[in-house]
Amino acid sequence: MTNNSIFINKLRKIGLRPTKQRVKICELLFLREKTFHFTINDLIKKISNEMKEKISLATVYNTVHAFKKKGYLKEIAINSDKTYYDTNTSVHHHFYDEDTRELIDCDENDIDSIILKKNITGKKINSVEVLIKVASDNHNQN
Amino acid sequence: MTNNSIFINKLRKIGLRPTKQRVKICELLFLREKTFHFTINDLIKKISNEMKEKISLATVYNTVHAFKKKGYLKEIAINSDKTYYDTNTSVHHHFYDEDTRELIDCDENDIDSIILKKNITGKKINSVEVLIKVASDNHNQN
DNA sequence: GTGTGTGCAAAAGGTTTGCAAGAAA
DNA sequence: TTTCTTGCAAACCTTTTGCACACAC
Repeated sequence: MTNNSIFINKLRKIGLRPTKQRVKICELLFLREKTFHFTINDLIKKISNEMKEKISLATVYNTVHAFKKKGYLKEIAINSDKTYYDTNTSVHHHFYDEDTRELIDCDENDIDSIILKKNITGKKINSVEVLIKVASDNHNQN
Repeated sequence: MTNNSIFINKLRKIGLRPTKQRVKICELLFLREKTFHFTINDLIKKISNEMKEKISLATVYNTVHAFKKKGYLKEIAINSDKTYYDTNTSVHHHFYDEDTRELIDCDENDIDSIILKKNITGKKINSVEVLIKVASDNHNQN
């Protein structure tokens, strides 16, 4: 069974038609050892550089939104001009390198689990995210 | 001593000319009991609704950036299309209500302090932020 | 007077949308 | 053939920028 057919089955199973574009994006995102952090722009560049393909902006946005909705991608909270996504959808935290604008996974052993003692009345907790912003020592942080 | 003259002195002290616009924005932001969370758009609306004034978009952005640079405002990391600011510049965390798109301060007793066991080599930690996303129980989270 | 700040409008950058053409079921 | 998806361009929204005029010192 090829990688493609695995993705084709998965897509069908979650109710998304396995189009050529979606399968390509799956290959790019999920055929990797390490967690992948990316912006839409990163993804478009990778599609053209690594796969020598061209998938339209609208389709890439559509696909990423669909994958996020289905729980295969996680959106990371950063106050950046761009939206960052993560292929690791488990509960985990991040370092954000302000010099390189890169996200780095925080190992679960690097940080104690967050214990909340109170919640907002009538609300359900959807996520708890920790973001540790770092920069080189000589970085002028404005 | 009026509130205005306090702000005028403060502004001068930190090296910002106390213009009419900056003093107005100070009144709006810092003459309040509670922490204030806002987007630029919120601020502009408040200026026109509560103060019956009009300060240009560019000036509001300039002022907010200047205050942030001087440490009087804090930028909050949320994956929203807008940037959120907080008049509470101390280390503290937030609930983000996905229904109302509002930020709520997390009391320091509501959450244990985060203990980091590891850092990225050669980098300095600039901030550690926790964001707890909440929504009403029947909210369809997409 | 000199340097800084303001305001307007234009530009920029990321994201969304409408719609016609194309592909999957 | 019906429904979903793609791709393009235009629209949208927030934020930034350039520049002339005004204000603070």
